[in-house]
Amino acid sequence: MLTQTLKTQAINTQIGGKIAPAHPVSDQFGAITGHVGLVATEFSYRKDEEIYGEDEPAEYVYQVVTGAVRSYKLLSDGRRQIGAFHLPGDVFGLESGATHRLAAEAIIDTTVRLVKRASLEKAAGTDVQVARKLWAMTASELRHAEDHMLLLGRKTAMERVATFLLEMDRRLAVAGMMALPMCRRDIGDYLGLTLETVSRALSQLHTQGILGFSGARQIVLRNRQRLHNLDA
Amino acid sequence: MLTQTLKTQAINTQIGGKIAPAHPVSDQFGAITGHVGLVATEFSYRKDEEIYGEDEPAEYVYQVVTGAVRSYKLLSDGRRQIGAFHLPGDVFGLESGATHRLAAEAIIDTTVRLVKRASLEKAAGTDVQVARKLWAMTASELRHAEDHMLLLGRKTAMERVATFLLEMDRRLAVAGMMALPMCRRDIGDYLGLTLETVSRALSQLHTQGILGFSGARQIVLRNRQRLHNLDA
DNA sequence: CGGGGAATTGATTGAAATCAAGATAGGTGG
DNA sequence: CCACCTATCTTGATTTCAATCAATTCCCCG
Repeated sequence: MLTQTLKTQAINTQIGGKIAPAHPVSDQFGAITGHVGLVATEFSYRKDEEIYGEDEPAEYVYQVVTGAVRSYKLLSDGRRQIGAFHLPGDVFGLESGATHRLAAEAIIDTTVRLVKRASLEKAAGTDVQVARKLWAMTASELRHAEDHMLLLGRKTAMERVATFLLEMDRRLAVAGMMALPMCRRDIGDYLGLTLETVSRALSQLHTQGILGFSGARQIVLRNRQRLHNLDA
Repeated sequence: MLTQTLKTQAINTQIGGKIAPAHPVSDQFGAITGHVGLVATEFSYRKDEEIYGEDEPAEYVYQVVTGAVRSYKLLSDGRRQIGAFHLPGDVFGLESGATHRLAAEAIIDTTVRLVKRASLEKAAGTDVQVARKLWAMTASELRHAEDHMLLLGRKTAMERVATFLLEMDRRLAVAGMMALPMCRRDIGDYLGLTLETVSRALSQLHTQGILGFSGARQIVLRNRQRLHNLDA
Protein backbone atom coordinates (compact mmCIF):
# COMPACT_ATOMS: atom_id res chain seq x y z
CA MET A 1 0.00 0.00 0.00
CA LEU A 2 2.87 2.41 0.46
CA THR A 3 4.79 1.53 -2.63
CA GLN A 4 2.74 3.66 -4.98
CA THR A 5 4.25 6.57 -6.75
CA LEU A 6 2.76 9.94 -6.10
CA LYS A 7 2.72 11.65 -9.44
CA THR A 8 1.11 14.99 -8.83
CA GLN A 9 -0.79 16.15 -5.82
CA ALA A 10 -3.68 18.33 -4.96
CA ILE A 11 -4.38 19.58 -8.45
CA ASN A 12 -7.60 21.42 -8.95
CA THR A 13 -9.38 19.45 -11.59
CA GLN A 14 -11.24 20.79 -14.54
CA ILE A 15 -12.87 18.52 -17.08
CA GLY A 16 -9.86 16.27 -17.41
CA GLY A 17 -7.76 16.60 -20.49
CA LYS A 18 -5.44 13.85 -19.35
CA ILE A 19 -7.87 11.01 -19.63
CA ALA A 20 -8.27 9.58 -23.06
CA PRO A 21 -10.82 6.77 -23.13
CA ALA A 22 -10.91 4.82 -26.37
CA HIS A 23 -14.42 6.06 -27.05
CA PRO A 24 -16.11 9.31 -26.16
CA VAL A 25 -17.72 8.98 -22.75
CA SER A 26 -19.16 11.56 -20.46
CA ASP A 27 -16.34 12.32 -18.07
CA GLN A 28 -18.25 11.33 -14.97
CA PHE A 29 -15.57 12.42 -12.59
CA GLY A 30 -15.13 15.71 -14.32
CA ALA A 31 -18.84 16.23 -14.25
CA ILE A 32 -18.59 16.26 -10.50
CA THR A 33 -15.20 17.77 -9.80
CA GLY A 34 -15.66 20.43 -12.40
CA HIS A 35 -18.95 21.32 -10.84
CA VAL A 36 -17.97 21.88 -7.27
CA GLY A 37 -14.25 22.52 -7.42
CA LEU A 38 -13.06 19.43 -5.56
CA VAL A 39 -9.40 18.69 -5.12
CA ALA A 40 -8.18 15.72 -7.12
CA THR A 41 -4.86 13.93 -6.86
CA GLU A 42 -3.07 11.64 -9.27
CA PHE A 43 -1.47 8.41 -8.18
CA SER A 44 0.22 5.49 -9.87
CA TYR A 45 0.24 1.79 -9.15
CA ARG A 46 2.47 -0.88 -10.61
CA LYS A 47 1.17 -4.07 -12.22
CA ASP A 48 -0.61 -6.31 -9.69
CA GLU A 49 -0.42 -3.73 -6.94
CA GLU A 50 -3.38 -3.51 -4.57
CA ILE A 51 -5.31 -0.23 -4.65
CA TYR A 52 -7.61 -1.15 -1.75
CA GLY A 53 -8.73 -4.32 -0.04
CA GLU A 54 -12.16 -5.87 0.46
CA ASP A 55 -13.92 -4.35 3.49
CA GLU A 56 -11.37 -1.56 3.82
CA PRO A 57 -12.79 1.86 4.73
CA ALA A 58 -13.75 3.65 1.51
CA GLU A 59 -11.77 6.84 1.86
CA TYR A 60 -11.34 7.72 -1.81
CA VAL A 61 -13.17 7.50 -5.10
CA TYR A 62 -11.02 6.74 -8.13
CA GLN A 63 -10.96 7.29 -11.87
CA VAL A 64 -8.64 5.42 -14.21
CA VAL A 65 -6.46 7.81 -16.19
CA THR A 66 -4.27 5.21 -17.91
CA GLY A 67 -3.98 1.47 -17.37
CA ALA A 68 -6.61 -0.99 -16.11
CA VAL A 69 -8.00 -2.20 -12.79
CA ARG A 70 -9.81 -5.35 -11.63
CA SER A 71 -12.37 -5.36 -8.80
CA TYR A 72 -12.88 -8.75 -7.18
CA LYS A 73 -13.97 -10.85 -4.25
CA LEU A 74 -12.20 -13.92 -2.89
CA LEU A 75 -13.47 -17.04 -1.15
CA SER A 76 -11.43 -18.34 1.77
CA ASP A 77 -9.73 -20.98 -0.38
CA GLY A 78 -8.63 -18.47 -3.00
CA ARG A 79 -11.37 -18.83 -5.60
CA ARG A 80 -11.81 -15.39 -7.12
CA GLN A 81 -14.69 -13.61 -8.82
CA ILE A 82 -13.82 -10.46 -10.71
CA GLY A 83 -16.89 -8.24 -10.71
CA ALA A 84 -15.66 -5.62 -13.14
CA PHE A 85 -12.73 -4.33 -15.15
CA HIS A 86 -12.10 -0.58 -15.00
CA LEU A 87 -10.61 1.09 -18.05
CA PRO A 88 -9.47 4.67 -18.77
CA GLY A 89 -12.27 7.09 -17.94
CA ASP A 90 -14.07 4.67 -15.59
CA VAL A 91 -14.85 5.64 -12.02
CA PHE A 92 -14.44 2.90 -9.39
CA GLY A 93 -14.34 2.54 -5.63
CA LEU A 94 -17.46 4.67 -5.15
CA GLU A 95 -19.41 3.45 -2.11
CA SER A 96 -22.56 4.64 -0.42
CA GLY A 97 -21.64 2.74 2.75
CA ALA A 98 -18.47 2.91 4.79
CA THR A 99 -16.34 0.20 3.16
CA HIS A 100 -15.26 -1.19 -0.19
CA ARG A 101 -17.27 -4.31 -1.03
CA LEU A 102 -14.62 -5.57 -3.45
CA ALA A 103 -10.85 -5.31 -3.55
CA ALA A 104 -9.14 -3.49 -6.41
CA GLU A 105 -5.76 -4.13 -8.08
CA ALA A 106 -3.91 -2.63 -11.02
CA ILE A 107 -3.88 -5.13 -13.91
CA ILE A 108 -0.99 -3.29 -15.56
CA ASP A 109 0.89 -0.13 -14.54
CA THR A 110 -1.93 2.29 -13.89
CA THR A 111 -2.46 5.94 -13.07
CA VAL A 112 -5.63 7.04 -11.31
CA ARG A 113 -7.11 10.32 -10.31
CA LEU A 114 -8.72 10.28 -6.86
CA VAL A 115 -10.81 12.49 -4.63
CA LYS A 116 -11.75 12.12 -1.00
CA ARG A 117 -15.04 10.40 -0.55
CA ALA A 118 -15.90 12.78 2.27
CA SER A 119 -15.59 15.76 -0.05
CA LEU A 120 -18.00 14.16 -2.50
CA GLU A 121 -20.44 13.44 0.31
CA LYS A 122 -20.18 17.04 1.39
CA ALA A 123 -20.76 18.31 -2.14
CA ALA A 124 -23.75 15.99 -2.51
CA GLY A 125 -25.20 17.52 0.63
CA THR A 126 -25.39 20.96 -0.93
CA ASP A 127 -25.62 20.24 -4.65
CA VAL A 128 -28.51 18.12 -5.83
CA GLN A 129 -26.84 17.56 -9.19
CA VAL A 130 -23.88 15.91 -7.49
CA ALA A 131 -26.14 13.73 -5.38
CA ARG A 132 -28.00 12.68 -8.53
CA LYS A 133 -24.76 11.85 -10.28
CA LEU A 134 -23.47 9.68 -7.45
CA TRP A 135 -26.74 7.74 -7.49
CA ALA A 136 -26.57 7.37 -11.26
CA MET A 137 -23.02 6.00 -11.11
CA THR A 138 -23.99 3.39 -8.52
CA ALA A 139 -27.07 2.52 -10.58
CA SER A 140 -24.84 2.06 -13.61
CA GLU A 141 -22.67 -0.40 -11.70
CA LEU A 142 -25.81 -2.21 -10.57
CA ARG A 143 -26.98 -2.52 -14.18
CA HIS A 144 -23.67 -4.13 -15.11
CA ALA A 145 -23.86 -6.49 -12.14
CA GLU A 146 -27.39 -7.55 -13.11
CA ASP A 147 -26.29 -8.32 -16.66
CA HIS A 148 -23.31 -10.19 -15.31
CA MET A 149 -25.46 -12.32 -12.98
CA LEU A 150 -27.37 -13.51 -16.03
CA LEU A 151 -24.09 -14.38 -17.73
CA LEU A 152 -22.68 -16.20 -14.70
CA GLY A 153 -25.85 -18.06 -13.84
CA ARG A 154 -27.16 -19.04 -17.22
CA LYS A 155 -24.80 -18.61 -20.18
CA THR A 156 -22.57 -21.30 -21.69
CA ALA A 157 -18.79 -20.91 -21.89
CA MET A 158 -18.92 -19.80 -25.52
CA GLU A 159 -21.73 -17.33 -24.83
CA ARG A 160 -19.76 -15.84 -21.95
CA VAL A 161 -16.64 -15.38 -24.05
CA ALA A 162 -18.68 -13.84 -26.88
CA THR A 163 -20.28 -11.41 -24.42
CA PHE A 164 -16.86 -10.54 -23.03
CA LEU A 165 -15.39 -9.83 -26.45
CA LEU A 166 -18.28 -7.61 -27.43
CA GLU A 167 -18.03 -5.73 -24.13
CA MET A 168 -14.29 -5.15 -24.52
CA ASP A 169 -14.71 -4.25 -28.17
CA ARG A 170 -17.21 -1.60 -27.19
CA ARG A 171 -15.07 -0.28 -24.36
CA LEU A 172 -11.55 -0.33 -25.66
CA ALA A 173 -11.36 -1.03 -29.37
CA VAL A 174 -9.24 1.49 -31.30
CA ALA A 175 -9.28 1.28 -35.08
CA GLY A 176 -11.15 -2.01 -34.94
CA MET A 177 -8.53 -3.66 -32.73
CA MET A 178 -8.49 -4.27 -29.00
CA ALA A 179 -5.44 -4.61 -26.79
CA LEU A 180 -6.56 -6.59 -23.78
CA PRO A 181 -4.73 -5.56 -20.62
CA MET A 182 -5.67 -8.72 -18.70
CA CYS A 183 -4.47 -12.33 -18.86
CA ARG A 184 -6.59 -15.42 -19.55
CA ARG A 185 -6.89 -16.16 -15.85
CA ASP A 186 -8.40 -12.72 -15.21
CA ILE A 187 -10.86 -13.27 -18.04
CA GLY A 188 -11.75 -16.67 -16.60
CA ASP A 189 -12.27 -15.22 -13.13
CA TYR A 190 -14.50 -12.54 -14.64
CA LEU A 191 -16.57 -15.06 -16.61
CA GLY A 192 -16.75 -17.83 -14.01
CA LEU A 193 -14.60 -20.13 -16.16
CA THR A 194 -11.07 -21.55 -16.08
CA LEU A 195 -8.33 -19.98 -18.14
CA GLU A 196 -8.16 -23.14 -20.27
CA THR A 197 -11.84 -22.89 -21.17
CA VAL A 198 -11.39 -19.23 -22.14
CA SER A 199 -8.41 -20.14 -24.30
CA ARG A 200 -10.29 -22.96 -26.03
CA ALA A 201 -13.25 -20.70 -26.79
CA LEU A 202 -10.96 -18.02 -28.25
CA SER A 203 -9.14 -20.62 -30.35
CA GLN A 204 -12.43 -21.89 -31.68
CA LEU A 205 -13.52 -18.37 -32.63
CA HIS A 206 -10.15 -17.90 -34.32
CA THR A 207 -10.54 -21.14 -36.28
CA GLN A 208 -14.01 -20.03 -37.36
CA GLY A 209 -12.61 -16.75 -38.62
CA ILE A 210 -14.71 -14.70 -36.22
CA LEU A 211 -11.62 -13.06 -34.75
CA GLY A 212 -7.96 -12.55 -35.55
CA PHE A 213 -4.93 -12.43 -33.24
CA SER A 214 -1.72 -10.47 -33.43
CA GLY A 215 -0.32 -11.70 -30.16
CA ALA A 216 -2.53 -13.38 -27.60
CA ARG A 217 -3.92 -10.10 -26.30
CA GLN A 218 -4.29 -8.16 -29.53
CA ILE A 219 -7.62 -9.16 -30.99
CA VAL A 220 -9.53 -8.02 -34.05
CA LEU A 221 -13.19 -8.88 -34.34
CA ARG A 222 -13.84 -9.91 -37.93
CA ASN A 223 -17.53 -10.66 -37.59
CA ARG A 224 -19.42 -8.96 -34.80
CA GLN A 225 -22.73 -10.27 -36.08
CA ARG A 226 -21.71 -13.89 -35.73
CA LEU A 227 -20.35 -13.10 -32.28
CA HIS A 228 -23.71 -11.59 -31.36
CA ASN A 229 -25.40 -14.74 -32.58
CA LEU A 230 -23.19 -16.84 -30.32
CA ASP A 231 -24.24 -14.66 -27.39
CA ALA A 232 -27.68 -16.11 -26.62
CA MET B 1 -51.21 -6.03 -16.49
CA LEU B 2 -54.80 -4.91 -16.01
CA THR B 3 -55.95 -7.87 -13.97
CA GLN B 4 -54.63 -6.61 -10.68
CA THR B 5 -56.91 -5.71 -7.85
CA LEU B 6 -56.84 -2.17 -6.61
CA LYS B 7 -57.12 -2.46 -2.86
CA THR B 8 -56.92 1.07 -1.55
CA GLN B 9 -55.93 4.16 -3.36
CA ALA B 10 -54.11 7.37 -2.70
CA ILE B 11 -53.56 6.90 0.97
CA ASN B 12 -51.21 9.27 2.66
CA THR B 13 -48.61 7.02 4.19
CA GLN B 14 -47.08 7.36 7.58
CA ILE B 15 -44.48 4.89 8.80
CA GLY B 16 -46.42 1.89 7.61
CA GLY B 17 -48.20 -0.14 10.22
CA LYS B 18 -49.45 -2.62 7.66
CA ILE B 19 -46.10 -4.08 6.74
CA ALA B 20 -44.86 -6.79 9.04
CA PRO B 21 -41.45 -8.05 8.00
CA ALA B 22 -40.31 -11.16 9.85
CA HIS B 23 -37.47 -9.22 11.41
CA PRO B 24 -37.21 -5.60 12.40
CA VAL B 25 -35.92 -3.58 9.47
CA SER B 26 -35.79 0.12 8.91
CA ASP B 27 -38.93 0.85 6.93
CA GLN B 28 -37.10 2.25 3.94
CA PHE B 29 -40.21 3.29 2.14
CA GLY B 30 -41.67 4.88 5.21
CA ALA B 31 -38.44 6.71 5.80
CA ILE B 32 -39.07 8.49 2.53
CA THR B 33 -42.81 8.77 2.33
CA GLY B 34 -43.09 9.76 5.95
CA HIS B 35 -40.54 12.43 5.36
CA VAL B 36 -42.02 14.27 2.45
CA GLY B 37 -45.67 13.31 2.50
CA LEU B 38 -45.84 11.36 -0.75
CA VAL B 39 -48.99 9.63 -1.86
CA ALA B 40 -48.78 5.86 -1.75
CA THR B 41 -51.23 3.37 -3.19
CA GLU B 42 -51.79 -0.28 -2.43
CA PHE B 43 -52.17 -2.87 -5.13
CA SER B 44 -52.49 -6.64 -5.27
CA TYR B 45 -51.19 -9.20 -7.71
CA ARG B 46 -52.12 -12.84 -7.98
CA LYS B 47 -49.61 -15.66 -8.01
CA ASP B 48 -47.39 -15.54 -11.12
CA GLU B 49 -48.80 -12.22 -12.25
CA GLU B 50 -46.36 -9.80 -13.87
CA ILE B 51 -45.81 -6.54 -12.00
CA TYR B 52 -43.62 -5.03 -14.71
CA GLY B 53 -41.60 -6.28 -17.64
CA GLU B 54 -37.91 -5.98 -18.48
CA ASP B 55 -37.16 -2.64 -20.18
CA GLU B 56 -40.57 -1.22 -19.37
CA PRO B 57 -40.62 2.44 -18.33
CA ALA B 58 -40.07 2.63 -14.58
CA GLU B 59 -43.10 4.57 -13.52
CA TYR B 60 -43.45 3.32 -9.94
CA VAL B 61 -41.35 2.21 -7.02
CA TYR B 62 -42.76 -0.67 -4.98
CA GLN B 63 -42.63 -2.09 -1.50
CA VAL B 64 -43.86 -5.56 -0.63
CA VAL B 65 -46.56 -5.46 2.01
CA THR B 66 -47.45 -9.15 2.01
CA GLY B 67 -46.39 -11.94 -0.31
CA ALA B 68 -43.18 -12.30 -2.32
CA VAL B 69 -41.77 -11.12 -5.65
CA ARG B 70 -39.06 -12.37 -8.01
CA SER B 71 -36.96 -10.04 -10.20
CA TYR B 72 -35.42 -11.74 -13.21
CA LYS B 73 -33.93 -11.56 -16.65
CA LEU B 74 -34.57 -13.96 -19.53
CA LEU B 75 -32.42 -15.10 -22.43
CA SER B 76 -34.13 -15.44 -25.80
CA ASP B 77 -34.49 -19.21 -25.41
CA GLY B 78 -36.18 -18.93 -22.02
CA ARG B 79 -33.25 -19.46 -19.68
CA ARG B 80 -33.96 -17.34 -16.63
CA GLN B 81 -31.78 -15.73 -13.99
CA ILE B 82 -33.56 -14.49 -10.89
CA GLY B 83 -31.54 -11.59 -9.50
CA ALA B 84 -33.40 -11.16 -6.23
CA PHE B 85 -36.38 -12.22 -4.16
CA HIS B 86 -38.36 -9.42 -2.53
CA LEU B 87 -40.06 -10.15 0.80
CA PRO B 88 -42.34 -8.08 3.04
CA GLY B 89 -40.74 -4.73 3.78
CA ASP B 90 -38.42 -4.83 0.77
CA VAL B 91 -38.42 -2.03 -1.78
CA PHE B 92 -38.08 -3.06 -5.42
CA GLY B 93 -38.38 -1.53 -8.86
CA LEU B 94 -36.34 1.53 -7.92
CA GLU B 95 -34.41 2.79 -10.94
CA SER B 96 -32.11 5.70 -11.49
CA GLY B 97 -32.58 5.42 -15.27
CA ALA B 98 -35.77 5.40 -17.29
CA THR B 99 -36.57 1.68 -17.42
CA HIS B 100 -36.73 -1.46 -15.32
CA ARG B 101 -33.62 -3.59 -15.91
CA LEU B 102 -35.35 -6.77 -14.69
CA ALA B 103 -38.90 -7.99 -14.87
CA ALA B 104 -40.89 -8.57 -11.67
CA GLU B 105 -43.59 -11.15 -10.90
CA ALA B 106 -45.56 -12.09 -7.82
CA ILE B 107 -44.39 -15.49 -6.54
CA ILE B 108 -47.57 -15.90 -4.51
CA ASP B 109 -50.56 -13.62 -4.03
CA THR B 110 -48.92 -10.34 -3.13
CA THR B 111 -49.86 -6.87 -1.99
CA VAL B 112 -47.52 -3.97 -2.65
CA ARG B 113 -47.47 -0.33 -1.76
CA LEU B 114 -46.33 1.92 -4.59
CA VAL B 115 -45.42 5.52 -5.22
CA LYS B 116 -44.81 7.36 -8.44
CA ARG B 117 -41.16 7.41 -9.33
CA ALA B 118 -41.51 11.00 -10.51
CA SER B 119 -42.67 12.10 -7.08
CA LEU B 120 -39.62 10.52 -5.49
CA GLU B 121 -37.37 12.23 -8.01
CA LYS B 122 -39.04 15.51 -7.20
CA ALA B 123 -38.64 14.97 -3.47
CA ALA B 124 -34.98 14.08 -3.97
CA GLY B 125 -34.52 17.37 -5.79
CA THR B 126 -35.48 19.37 -2.73
CA ASP B 127 -34.63 17.07 0.15
CA VAL B 128 -31.04 15.87 0.41
CA GLN B 129 -32.04 13.16 2.87
CA VAL B 130 -34.35 11.62 0.31
CA ALA B 131 -31.65 11.75 -2.36
CA ARG B 132 -29.21 10.08 0.02
CA LYS B 133 -31.75 7.37 0.81
CA LEU B 134 -32.42 6.56 -2.85
CA TRP B 135 -28.68 6.22 -3.44
CA ALA B 136 -28.32 4.01 -0.35
CA MET B 137 -31.12 1.71 -1.53
CA THR B 138 -29.51 1.28 -4.96
CA ALA B 139 -26.12 0.70 -3.28
CA SER B 140 -27.72 -1.96 -1.11
CA GLU B 141 -29.01 -3.77 -4.20
CA LEU B 142 -25.55 -3.49 -5.74
CA ARG B 143 -23.99 -5.08 -2.64
CA HIS B 144 -26.36 -8.02 -2.98
CA ALA B 145 -25.61 -8.36 -6.67
CA GLU B 146 -21.85 -8.36 -6.00
CA ASP B 147 -22.21 -11.12 -3.42
CA HIS B 148 -24.42 -13.03 -5.82
CA MET B 149 -21.90 -12.77 -8.67
CA LEU B 150 -19.37 -14.51 -6.41
CA LEU B 151 -21.91 -17.23 -5.70
CA LEU B 152 -22.86 -17.71 -9.36
CA GLY B 153 -19.33 -17.58 -10.70
CA ARG B 154 -17.39 -19.54 -8.11
CA LYS B 155 -19.46 -21.52 -5.59
CA THR B 156 -20.37 -25.22 -5.84
CA ALA B 157 -23.99 -26.39 -5.84
CA MET B 158 -23.91 -27.25 -2.13
CA GLU B 159 -22.31 -23.92 -1.24
CA ARG B 160 -24.98 -22.07 -3.22
CA VAL B 161 -27.80 -23.88 -1.47
CA ALA B 162 -26.19 -23.31 1.93
CA THR B 163 -25.85 -19.59 1.17
CA PHE B 164 -29.47 -19.47 0.04
CA LEU B 165 -30.76 -21.14 3.20
CA LEU B 166 -28.80 -18.79 5.43
CA GLU B 167 -30.06 -15.78 3.47
CA MET B 168 -33.69 -16.89 3.70
CA ASP B 169 -33.26 -17.82 7.35
CA ARG B 170 -32.04 -14.32 8.05
CA ARG B 171 -34.77 -12.66 6.04
CA LEU B 172 -37.89 -14.65 6.76
CA ALA B 173 -37.42 -17.10 9.61
CA VAL B 174 -40.11 -16.80 12.30
CA ALA B 175 -39.63 -18.83 15.46
CA GLY B 176 -36.71 -20.68 13.92
CA MET B 177 -38.75 -21.85 10.96
CA MET B 178 -38.93 -20.53 7.43
CA ALA B 179 -41.85 -20.82 5.03
CA LEU B 180 -40.37 -20.50 1.57
CA PRO B 181 -42.77 -18.82 -0.86
CA MET B 182 -40.92 -20.03 -3.97
CA CYS B 183 -40.71 -23.39 -5.72
CA ARG B 184 -37.54 -25.40 -6.41
CA ARG B 185 -37.34 -24.06 -9.95
CA ASP B 186 -37.28 -20.47 -8.66
CA ILE B 187 -34.52 -21.38 -6.22
CA GLY B 188 -32.58 -23.04 -9.05
CA ASP B 189 -33.00 -19.99 -11.29
CA TYR B 190 -31.77 -17.80 -8.44
CA LEU B 191 -28.73 -20.00 -7.75
CA GLY B 192 -27.81 -20.85 -11.36
CA LEU B 193 -28.75 -24.51 -10.85
CA THR B 194 -31.48 -26.88 -11.98
CA LEU B 195 -34.39 -27.66 -9.71
CA GLU B 196 -33.15 -31.26 -9.42
CA THR B 197 -29.75 -30.17 -8.14
CA VAL B 198 -31.42 -27.92 -5.55
CA SER B 199 -33.63 -30.79 -4.45
CA ARG B 200 -30.68 -33.16 -4.12
CA ALA B 201 -28.71 -30.68 -2.05
CA LEU B 202 -31.67 -30.10 0.29
CA SER B 203 -32.20 -33.85 0.63
CA GLN B 204 -28.56 -34.33 1.51
CA LEU B 205 -28.73 -31.60 4.16
CA HIS B 206 -31.86 -33.28 5.53
CA THR B 207 -30.12 -36.67 5.68
CA GLN B 208 -27.19 -35.06 7.50
CA GLY B 209 -29.57 -33.59 10.06
CA ILE B 210 -28.61 -30.02 9.19
CA LEU B 211 -32.22 -29.14 8.42
CA GLY B 212 -35.70 -30.48 8.97
CA PHE B 213 -38.77 -30.35 6.73
CA SER B 214 -42.43 -30.05 7.53
CA GLY B 215 -43.61 -29.98 3.95
CA ALA B 216 -41.22 -29.23 1.14
CA ARG B 217 -41.30 -25.46 1.76
CA GLN B 218 -41.32 -25.39 5.54
CA ILE B 219 -37.73 -25.69 6.65
CA VAL B 220 -36.07 -25.59 10.06
CA LEU B 221 -32.34 -25.07 10.26
CA ARG B 222 -31.02 -27.40 12.93
CA ASN B 223 -27.34 -26.48 12.65
CA ARG B 224 -26.49 -23.07 11.27
CA GLN B 225 -22.82 -23.51 12.07
CA ARG B 226 -22.48 -26.58 9.88
CA LEU B 227 -24.37 -24.75 7.14
CA HIS B 228 -21.92 -21.85 7.42
CA ASN B 229 -19.05 -24.33 7.09
CA LEU B 230 -20.56 -25.69 3.90
CA ASP B 231 -20.68 -22.13 2.56
CA ALA B 232 -17.01 -21.60 1.57
C1' DC C 1 -60.77 -37.63 -0.99
C1' DG C 2 -58.90 -37.33 -5.33
C1' DG C 3 -56.40 -34.84 -8.84
C1' DG C 4 -52.37 -32.62 -10.38
C1' DG C 5 -48.57 -29.64 -9.90
C1' DA C 6 -44.35 -29.96 -7.21
C1' DA C 7 -40.74 -32.46 -5.37
C1' DT C 8 -37.79 -36.38 -4.98
C1' DT C 9 -34.93 -39.87 -6.62
C1' DG C 10 -32.46 -42.68 -10.08
C1' DA C 11 -29.79 -43.41 -14.48
C1' DT C 12 -27.12 -41.42 -17.83
C1' DT C 13 -24.99 -37.75 -20.44
C1' DG C 14 -22.30 -33.91 -21.16
C1' DA C 15 -19.86 -29.43 -20.65
C1' DA C 16 -16.38 -27.59 -18.32
C1' DA C 17 -12.74 -28.54 -14.81
C1' DT C 18 -8.66 -30.60 -13.88
C1' DC C 19 -4.31 -32.59 -14.87
C1' DA C 20 -0.49 -32.47 -17.95
C1' DA C 21 2.65 -31.28 -21.60
C1' DG C 22 4.40 -28.16 -25.02
C1' DA C 23 4.34 -23.78 -27.82
C1' DT C 24 4.54 -18.76 -27.99
C1' DA C 25 6.01 -14.60 -27.14
C1' DG C 26 7.19 -10.60 -24.49
C1' DG C 27 10.91 -8.63 -21.68
C1' DT C 28 15.67 -8.46 -20.27
C1' DG C 29 20.26 -8.37 -20.47
C1' DG C 30 24.30 -9.27 -22.94
C1' DC D 1 19.93 -6.25 -32.06
C1' DC D 2 19.54 -10.72 -30.85
C1' DA D 3 18.97 -14.67 -27.96
C1' DC D 4 17.50 -16.50 -24.01
C1' DC D 5 14.35 -17.02 -20.14
C1' DT D 6 10.16 -17.36 -18.12
C1' DA D 7 5.36 -15.97 -17.90
C1' DT D 8 1.52 -16.95 -20.50
C1' DC D 9 -1.05 -19.34 -23.55
C1' DT D 10 -2.51 -23.32 -26.14
C1' DT D 11 -3.71 -27.94 -26.71
C1' DG D 12 -4.58 -32.73 -25.32
C1' DA D 13 -6.31 -36.49 -22.10
C1' DT D 14 -9.18 -37.55 -18.50
C1' DT D 15 -12.25 -36.73 -14.65
C1' DT D 16 -16.03 -34.74 -12.36
C1' DC D 17 -19.97 -32.20 -11.05
C1' DA D 18 -24.11 -30.80 -12.40
C1' DA D 19 -27.50 -31.19 -16.29
C1' DT D 20 -30.62 -33.90 -18.54
C1' DC D 21 -33.84 -37.55 -19.09
C1' DA D 22 -37.10 -40.39 -16.71
C1' DA D 23 -40.12 -42.34 -13.27
C1' DT D 24 -42.38 -42.36 -8.99
C1' DT D 25 -43.90 -40.12 -4.76
C1' DC D 26 -45.61 -36.45 -2.15
C1' DC D 27 -48.69 -33.21 -0.75
C1' DC D 28 -51.50 -29.22 -1.34
C1' DC D 29 -55.84 -27.46 -2.85
C1' DG D 30 -60.18 -27.84 -4.33
